Amino acid sequence: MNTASFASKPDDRLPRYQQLRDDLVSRIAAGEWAPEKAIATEAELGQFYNVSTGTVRKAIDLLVSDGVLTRTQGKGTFVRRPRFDSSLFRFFRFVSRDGQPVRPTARVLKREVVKPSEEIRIALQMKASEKAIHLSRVRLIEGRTVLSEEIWLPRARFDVLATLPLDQFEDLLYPLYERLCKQVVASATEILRVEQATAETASLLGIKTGSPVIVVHRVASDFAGAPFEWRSTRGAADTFQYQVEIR
Amino acid sequence: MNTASFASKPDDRLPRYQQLRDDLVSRIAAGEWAPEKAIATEAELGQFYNVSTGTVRKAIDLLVSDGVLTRTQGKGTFVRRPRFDSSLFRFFRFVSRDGQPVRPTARVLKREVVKPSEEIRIALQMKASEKAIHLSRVRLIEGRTVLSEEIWLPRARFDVLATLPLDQFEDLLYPLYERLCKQVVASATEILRVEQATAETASLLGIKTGSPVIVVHRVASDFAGAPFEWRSTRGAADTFQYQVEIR
DNA sequence: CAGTGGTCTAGACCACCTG
DNA sequence: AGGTGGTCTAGACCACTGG
Repeated sequence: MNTASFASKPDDRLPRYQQLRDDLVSRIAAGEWAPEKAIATEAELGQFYNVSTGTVRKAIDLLVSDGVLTRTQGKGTFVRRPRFDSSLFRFFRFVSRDGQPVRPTARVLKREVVKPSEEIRIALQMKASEKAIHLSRVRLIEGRTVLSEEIWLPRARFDVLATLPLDQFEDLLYPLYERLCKQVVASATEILRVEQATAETASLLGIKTGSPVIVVHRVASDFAGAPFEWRSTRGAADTFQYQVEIR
Repeated sequence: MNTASFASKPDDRLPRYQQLRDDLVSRIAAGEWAPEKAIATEAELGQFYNVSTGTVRKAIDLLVSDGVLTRTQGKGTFVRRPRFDSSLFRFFRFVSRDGQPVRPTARVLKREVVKPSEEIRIALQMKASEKAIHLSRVRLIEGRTVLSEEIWLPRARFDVLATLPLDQFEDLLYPLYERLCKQVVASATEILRVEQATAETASLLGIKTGSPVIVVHRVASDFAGAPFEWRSTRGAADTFQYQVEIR
């Protein structure tokens, strides 16, 4: 394989399809192919890297199973944009009065630019001096608050959001991040825990103090694996359900 | 591909590697290769089914990613036995007084042979007349009850357990199922919810009535996908944590 | 050493999509 | 019709395991 084709020198001890996979990831992270755009065809990649199409397919297979790419027969191979809209439905089941699933609307209650706690600073790999944007918002269904969210963003990447009028924040933040700040969420890690509602959370969510609350901590990262959003979401435990398959 | 090689007639509209995959699953389900025993080599399978080794590899790839098989270079391809021992650690973090992770011991409190509820009967695909074995047991760490479990088994498959002395039940039931009843767990589905402790659960777990409790409902199935164990596990929510990666 | 799975090639033909 | 990914072949050689 022609080493000169690679963005950075690959580790020759790895199989070619792994080296190829890594190079494709770095090209995607560099923005060479935008989300939902087709990447080079398998034949082109095989020629470019001087490997057979079978090897190209194996590299792409890995990225498809990682959720980075999707293939469509006859059309091409595409950079996948994760569908985080529905990510809450992974944990919470929200239905309107008539039983239809609904996506909650959002309202930002507070925004401040402050030094983050040490926990959040480390999770976001921020320098000690760097400030963060802190958003507090609620999510509502038919006027009723169902979720309470705390969001932390490194100021350096999200400067625009430090001054954006609060009423211009949308229900979904990730499209906003992409449009205004050129930040695309590629993956996330979530941790679930159960708490008993504090007086403050209870009054926000309209539940009794001490009743169970699900807390989802999420760290979202870009295609290069660098974390850039820290978020905690709290909701009443009775709207919660999660399903896992084990093998 | 030689159709006569197949246990049941495969669907010719499917790719060969899919047909092959399905036939391997049915041979595993039929017990042709025991758990932790090597299956036929790739070359043998290619000859037997009259396909190339690349196609055999693709079929095996699918089963490996399904968790049914594992491959070891130089040794062979093996039927995988899921490690359910640690399945509780997926949700609950148990540590002993000195901070080491521990596996709780178990004690069966009650056993009865009764007609199951409609919910459980349907989940286990049992006939209306069939009876079930119901076990109530607790799991303990250093003498303290940390989990409370209700287990339902179809009597037909688990007759031996209807009369086994209660003190001969072991901490882990799945090895017992396999040894005494020839039932091997191949996969399971688990659903998590949060409840507030009833007085009974609270006294079992040594927590306050109304404090949050995690409930894990599990349906375990054999290699053929037939469910044969229904189980619910309750534990205090403060021992709970779960982590997910999203892409 | 022989036997296993792991990597890789250089094609072929098929199924699907778009213009 | 031309281009894409999907399936499949019939090998080759390598890396690892065990006797």
